Amino acid sequence: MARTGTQTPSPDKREAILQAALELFSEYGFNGTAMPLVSERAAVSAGTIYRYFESKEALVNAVYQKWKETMLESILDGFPQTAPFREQFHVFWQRFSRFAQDNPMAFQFLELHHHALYLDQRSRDTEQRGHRQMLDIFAENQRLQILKPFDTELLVALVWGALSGVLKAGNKGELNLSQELMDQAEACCWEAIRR
Amino acid sequence: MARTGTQTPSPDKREAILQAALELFSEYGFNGTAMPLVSERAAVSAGTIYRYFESKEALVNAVYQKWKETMLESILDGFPQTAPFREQFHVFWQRFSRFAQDNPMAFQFLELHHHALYLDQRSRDTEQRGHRQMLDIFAENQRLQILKPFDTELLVALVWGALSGVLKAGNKGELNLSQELMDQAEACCWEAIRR
Amino acid sequence: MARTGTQTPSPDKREAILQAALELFSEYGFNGTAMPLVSERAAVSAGTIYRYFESKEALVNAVYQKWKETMLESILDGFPQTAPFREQFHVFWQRFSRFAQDNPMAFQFLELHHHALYLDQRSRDTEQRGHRQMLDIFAENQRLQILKPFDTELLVALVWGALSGVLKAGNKGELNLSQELMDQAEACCWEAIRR
Amino acid sequence: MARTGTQTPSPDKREAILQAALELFSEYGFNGTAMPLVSERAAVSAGTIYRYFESKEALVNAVYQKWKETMLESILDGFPQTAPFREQFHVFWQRFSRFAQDNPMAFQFLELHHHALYLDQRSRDTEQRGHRQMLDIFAENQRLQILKPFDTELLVALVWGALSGVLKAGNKGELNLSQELMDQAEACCWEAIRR
DNA sequence: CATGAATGAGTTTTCATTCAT
DNA sequence: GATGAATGAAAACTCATTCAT
Repeated sequence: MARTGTQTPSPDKREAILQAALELFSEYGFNGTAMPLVSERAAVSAGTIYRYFESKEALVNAVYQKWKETMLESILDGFPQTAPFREQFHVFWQRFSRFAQDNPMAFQFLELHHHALYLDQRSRDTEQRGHRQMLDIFAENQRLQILKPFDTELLVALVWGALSGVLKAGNKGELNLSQELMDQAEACCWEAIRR
Repeated sequence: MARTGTQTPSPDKREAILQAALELFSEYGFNGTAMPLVSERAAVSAGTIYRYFESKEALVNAVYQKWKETMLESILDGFPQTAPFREQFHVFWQRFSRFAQDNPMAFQFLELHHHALYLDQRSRDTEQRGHRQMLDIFAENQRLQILKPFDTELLVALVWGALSGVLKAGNKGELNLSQELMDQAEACCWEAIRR
Repeated sequence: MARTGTQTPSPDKREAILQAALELFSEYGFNGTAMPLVSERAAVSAGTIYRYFESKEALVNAVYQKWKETMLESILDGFPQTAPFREQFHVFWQRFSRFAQDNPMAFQFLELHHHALYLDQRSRDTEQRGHRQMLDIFAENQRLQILKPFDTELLVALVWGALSGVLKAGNKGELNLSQELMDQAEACCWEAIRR
Repeated sequence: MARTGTQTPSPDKREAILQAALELFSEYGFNGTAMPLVSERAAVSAGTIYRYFESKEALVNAVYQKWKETMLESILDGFPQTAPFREQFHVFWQRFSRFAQDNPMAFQFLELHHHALYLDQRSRDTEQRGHRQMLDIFAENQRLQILKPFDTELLVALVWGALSGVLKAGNKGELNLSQELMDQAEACCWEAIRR
């Protein structure tokens, strides 16, 4: 029987704090968000946050790592490693889009904090890991003469930037991110990088 | 009689403040930058800032408008309105790249503050104006069947996102933004949108 | 049936708390010691302390009274009431020294908290009682023309101060409190007060 | 013309803060004193203290150094270096007593914070310097066979302890520190250490 | 006009104490 | 009785802004 309000540190409370922090940091930024606001939104007292996170910095890093890892997993879990690249590209595009649409605040939070000075080594490593995954796949398919023979970093930057741009436009309401539109966007991007 | 340091506000001081603010806001963000730091970097007293700008918000908006307008001008001044779109695209790509490379802090500042809550109506309008310019040109060339017949906003978002992505990667040092590389990037993006 | 950990408050726990409090208060002072630290050091929960002591103040007073009384007892129990004063002085000196060396933390705690504002009436009374004992013996021996005919409080203050000074220097490591050295110190002090 | 309320950091304000801190720290201790209390007593705002002192620790160290140095000076300035030791001892005793009676709060503050964990190296050095001065003079006069041939630290500890004890008793009101009484105390202490 | 010391409300963080389990 | 998570008032400290000089 699941129990609530027990004596052990409650995962629920930890989650509530992470969720409140995500919402506020993604909207107002790290320095623009006061801790009492976080505690109020999480429906806990100010002091309680510090039972779960050592400091405000520790909190923002926990949020970052949680969502960066969730994003990576939701893209990479069961990724068709051996499929033709065009199909891999489609899967990547679809999953990334889905993640950003299912978790618009997490997507905005990650975009906003990508290279913030208060991210710790672990957060930076998580970020690096995802980046490297993309680089490796792209490089392999350049060797196979499927992708243009330019600097791999360039192709990744183009795709990541284009996709982010589309998703941000969607979040802002400038664009209706229908399946059809995302398919069109994918087609455009594919043209950009394919040999 | 030449007059220096007289009763009237000095444009030099105003510029020094705007420059200091640009440097600090682009690195630490708006809420992460203390006003005394700005005044120190600008080599003026704390009080002096308030003779030129009503508040911290007014200052960040002044920085935003100054650089957004500078960017628009440096792209649009003498823009080849009647040239074929492929050439217009090339000019746009070149000028945008040049601006971002000549003013990396301004580019980073604009990216970081694009949709901040403390931007006022005037800042938003300036932002809108630039966006609309692009939309209009793209829409026109869709009619001419030169660009893909998708949502115009999509094409703009793709190009803007891709270009920003490449320039950010350059700023981060992941990419060496040589002329050759920027030409390759342009080629990729052209493929993405051309019919 | 042997009963451990039953319903009644455990003297062991009470002792553990008093000991932890002694250690921490003597090192960091009253206001410099957090209650959770005390509970951790005593290996009980934070709430448990409050079953044994009403408040932090009640705790520090309990520590004070316990050790002040222990000190008095260890000096006065079986004190040679009828012996010549020189011998009484020797016994006092020996026993005080022994107590301070056997219980360095208690000695430091008592010195540190002697006149703290948070000591209650009972603590002050205990303090007074010890002081009066010394005064009475000293006064009696002034009448007998064994001690100098100065203000009795002066003689007590001199001896108590000198002895404390020596013991503190020992605690700090500036002085090696050998039996020989303590004998020398005693000889000095005797010279100071004897007629 | 002496000017008040000028634009440069005011020595008056700095002094007011040091004085307020001295009063409160000597009565309630370091951890027992809240910064807003200090600012209120000094008649400045909470933030102003931090223009003059980096932190609460920096403040307590400034108070410590100021008064330790003042005490050393008031004892050592024009000290009769070449006079016979008995006279030197008299001068020391007189000046120390005078300092403690003229500055009872400073005396109590110094006694209370002698070996606090938050004292920095500079404070410890100042403390050491005074201690060493006494050791040197005492050692010299042991060589001259004027003082007892015991551990020099012992003699210093005895004298310092005895004198402190008397002065504390005076502060507490247990003893009326008349000139006559201080002379008697000095005579006692001299007996304690002279050969 | 320019200054920068001063302000005090607001920030992050701590901790004595409580109370549901 | 014992626990320790939770509380929230209060602590140390920061900073946008003002104003006497």
